[in-house]
Amino acid sequence: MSVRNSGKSKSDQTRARILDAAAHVLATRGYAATTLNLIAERANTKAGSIYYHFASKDELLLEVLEAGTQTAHEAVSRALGKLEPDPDPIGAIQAAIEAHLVAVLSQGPYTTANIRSYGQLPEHLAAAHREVQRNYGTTWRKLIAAAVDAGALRNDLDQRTTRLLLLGAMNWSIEWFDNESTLTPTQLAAQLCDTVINGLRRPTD
Amino acid sequence: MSVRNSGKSKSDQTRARILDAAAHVLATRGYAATTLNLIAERANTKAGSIYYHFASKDELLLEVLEAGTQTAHEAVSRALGKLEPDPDPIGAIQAAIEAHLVAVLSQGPYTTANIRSYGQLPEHLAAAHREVQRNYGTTWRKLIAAAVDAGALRNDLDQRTTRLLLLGAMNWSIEWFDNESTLTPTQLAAQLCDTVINGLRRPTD
DNA sequence: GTCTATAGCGTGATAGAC
DNA sequence: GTCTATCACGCTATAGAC
Repeated sequence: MSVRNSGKSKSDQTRARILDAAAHVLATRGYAATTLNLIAERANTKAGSIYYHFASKDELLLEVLEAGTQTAHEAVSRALGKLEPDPDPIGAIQAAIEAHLVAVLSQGPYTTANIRSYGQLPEHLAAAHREVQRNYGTTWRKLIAAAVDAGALRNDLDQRTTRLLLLGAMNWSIEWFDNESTLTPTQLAAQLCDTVINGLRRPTD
Repeated sequence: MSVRNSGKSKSDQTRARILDAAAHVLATRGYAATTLNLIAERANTKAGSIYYHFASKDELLLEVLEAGTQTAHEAVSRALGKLEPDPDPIGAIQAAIEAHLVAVLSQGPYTTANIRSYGQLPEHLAAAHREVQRNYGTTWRKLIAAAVDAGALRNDLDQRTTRLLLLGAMNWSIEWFDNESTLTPTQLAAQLCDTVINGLRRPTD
């Protein structure tokens, strides 16, 4: 292999195909019903061949889960990095919501696999995945705390509850959002921000 | 069996035990990994015996799913029925949110099975379950439309999106709500209502 | 009503051919 | 690198004893 080969050996390509296939099967069938035969069929290979690239089924699925969380985390970090220094804390939350929703709704099955199998992972896999998840959660924890501390958001509500309700509203969108429809992830983000920041109540005139 | 025996024959009791066990397994393992052996073990019977009470695995699981949706639907209808005639439309939404959250968080595994397997059902089961689900969705559609029409809620937001974001925030709570903690479902409902109606933004003084 | 036994097939993982 | 063959085991569903 030449030095400049964009790092895509034949092995790397097969590995990537197996990961993509595993993400799809995990998202549509759930952890316990994801089989190596189904993954292999989708990746155009055989179940036995997967063991050349991954030590076990769990190691393969853990890599899928980490990739899903990392995808969302990096998208949010990138969006926040593009803001001016010392940004408006509400604007930062809006940017994070849009980045998370775009990642979840249009970055393929990795994020869906994460969300759908969240509550169904066996303890050893959940434990292995927890650190990556907690890191991402901390990003949101800081965003909300910063906005409250700056006086932009109310300080009379439990911040953990706020964060988890917000993530719930976003994550559940994988179950109803239609990529073919006229509503884009960006528009959905705009309505969610508007709702959660300003509220649904009609202003008294 | 005497006429007055509270309708609980031995057969009915076994049937109920099997349904409870199936709801638990479906919630923790997902549709495709739910096996009759696991259900039978939990219900203190044998896999073969399940076929005396249910025609097939799918028929059993469909009954679990319908029961879950009906539980939430009836809880919300009951809560709305207790309100005065011609109720405040925002108060009606608050009552529905509390009833839905209490049902989802403390009525056992039936609602959890619904939420967790929502996106992983094979098409024939999803289709069979769709009418019950749509009926429940209509309850929420009407609640939101009534509040907008009465001028209590803003009319510049897409109502379908509002409804689905709200249901998402509620449904995802099964993944993080801790029944042992000091936060009760009622308190969670109060914060969700406050957030979604009034918004998180700090009022300008 | 509940059981056991059985049918045919699919499972994760490994060994070894090529 | 990828394949086929194989292991012991678990799956849904049915048949028939009790």
